[in-house]
Amino acid sequence: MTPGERRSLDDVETRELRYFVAVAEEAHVGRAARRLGMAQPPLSRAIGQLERRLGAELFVRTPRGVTLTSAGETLLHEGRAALAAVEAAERRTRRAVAAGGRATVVLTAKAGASGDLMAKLLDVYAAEPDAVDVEVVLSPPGHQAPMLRDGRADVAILHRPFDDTSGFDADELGVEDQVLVLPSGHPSSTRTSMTVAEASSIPDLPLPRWPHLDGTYPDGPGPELRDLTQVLQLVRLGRAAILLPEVVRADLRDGLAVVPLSDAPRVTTVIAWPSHSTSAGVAGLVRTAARL
Amino acid sequence: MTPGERRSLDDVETRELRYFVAVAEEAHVGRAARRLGMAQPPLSRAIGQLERRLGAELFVRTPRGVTLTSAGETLLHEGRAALAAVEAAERRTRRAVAAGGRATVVLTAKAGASGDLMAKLLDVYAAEPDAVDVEVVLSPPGHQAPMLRDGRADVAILHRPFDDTSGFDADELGVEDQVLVLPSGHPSSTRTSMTVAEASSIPDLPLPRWPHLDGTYPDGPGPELRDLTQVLQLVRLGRAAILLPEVVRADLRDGLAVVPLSDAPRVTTVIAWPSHSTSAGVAGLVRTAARL
DNA sequence: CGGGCCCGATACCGCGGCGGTATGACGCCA
DNA sequence: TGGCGTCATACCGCCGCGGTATCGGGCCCG
Repeated sequence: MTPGERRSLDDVETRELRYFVAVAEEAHVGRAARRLGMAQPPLSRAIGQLERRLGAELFVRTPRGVTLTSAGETLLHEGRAALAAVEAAERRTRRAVAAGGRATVVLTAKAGASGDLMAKLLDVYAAEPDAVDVEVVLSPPGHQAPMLRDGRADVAILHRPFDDTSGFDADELGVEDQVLVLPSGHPSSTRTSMTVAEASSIPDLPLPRWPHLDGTYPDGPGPELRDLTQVLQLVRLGRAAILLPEVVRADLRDGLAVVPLSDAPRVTTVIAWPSHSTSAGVAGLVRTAARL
Repeated sequence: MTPGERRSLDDVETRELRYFVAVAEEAHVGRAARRLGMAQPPLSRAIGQLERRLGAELFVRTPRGVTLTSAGETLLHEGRAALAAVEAAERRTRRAVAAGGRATVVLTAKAGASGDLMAKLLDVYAAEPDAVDVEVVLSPPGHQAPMLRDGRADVAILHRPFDDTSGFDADELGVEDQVLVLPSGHPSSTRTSMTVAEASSIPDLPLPRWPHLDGTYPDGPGPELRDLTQVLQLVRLGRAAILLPEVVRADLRDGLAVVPLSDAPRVTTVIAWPSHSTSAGVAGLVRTAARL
């Protein structure tokens, strides 16, 4: 092969995918370029090359920016998954060496949830003969699945139906009903049962809003909150009510009452891991969890 | 940003992953370089750069070639998955445009299996009001899951426990027992039941060997075969016996007999798709399949 | 209806990194 | 100890990336 000769050009590089995703998300080449820390023309050119290489129009150019074609929608969806997989490879390799040859596993869970379960799991697992180090990462609701996908974590405690476990293997750890938590003095607090519709429409007790994955909040009444302790404090102050799995009963202090809900979906706690995982640590944790 | 300034260097490019995987698979830099169609030194350098970037020793250099470290094992595993995801993005985008904006879906199944089921599925689905074009790709046993992973197919008919469905979403389509197919004149052909152990040890009727995914054959007695018709012909000739799901009864012609097996694992036919799929065609096919 | 504005696309340039060849360092074996 | 086979290093040439300057073309507004 002479120096001038190059490889066949139809393999997509991750750089190109990152550029494409940025442009797709911004719907604007200039803004995407700023976000990427580069000038606009090379980005335009890179997108053009990608389009020629794939033989696809990915964007329609409009006077206000760009919008995705249907092929572009496909590439955005698949490309994000591919980038997450590349990042996962990178991160898990870095972690493998950081552990200095000794195996390690990163477990992630919703902050403030399943506390007892986690404590017990970690205790029992640590007593196993072949246990490896477990790093626990607590993060906001909904962040566990992405972390599993991009390699920041190896195994997660998730809660169906709130978390999406598709694409992972998962074992069920338990199922529980949800209850409404409200201030103990409130007139509704003496009821023995309630529907979700009723719970949502208690006039002076709005259900708080939780942030979406991107950090924005859904529209509607009720306070905006990020944290379980915050919520419970607000409930105690008589400013809100909230639906929670019934384990919280154990953590409740004075000033809070609980009403069972007749029609709320049951919550399943699961332990989930990437289905291609080969980590002995993950396998051990899962085995331990199944015995709890 | 001045011209000389470059992006942060810690994102791994797919080219580097391909190089790494080639070296890991060959366990030899020179051979890998030949396979990649390039010279050995730049490949050595690329691997060195990747190692420095990840802060990991990926290979130990030996006088006979290279072998993977444990960090290298991790990267090989994760990197293959990442490369498959990138290829999937590329292929599905190309297919999206090849269809000229009209949606299409690629269905793959084992050649020669589930014929009736597939025919019925395609017929019923084609009658749906919002049906899209379905391209059927028949391929050797075990190739369906990789095709789903790297984007050559969008949905597959698989058979548990033979196929690994982990990482996919799947709906069960049916469960059936396995039977032993043997020449009709054979002494054992009059038995009403048999165990797998008995079936494997009929002296003059060895069970044929099927190729592994890489095309090699397991060790042992019995003929090497790739194709169901081949097998059945061989059975009819009195040279082999074979375990098959009992639907094959329908396809059997003269000269073949069937004995139920008491302890063979039941075979579950499933329809499977990548869990992040958003294709309307896949959804429609799955919905149709569930109603069969 | 023409001028300014805001898009993305094109033209052109400089340099860094990739891939090339030649050669070195080093363990193994005869 | 010389030869072989391995990977690493040294050095070079060119392509492609990213840079700046500019163009083409809708859109809005006076």
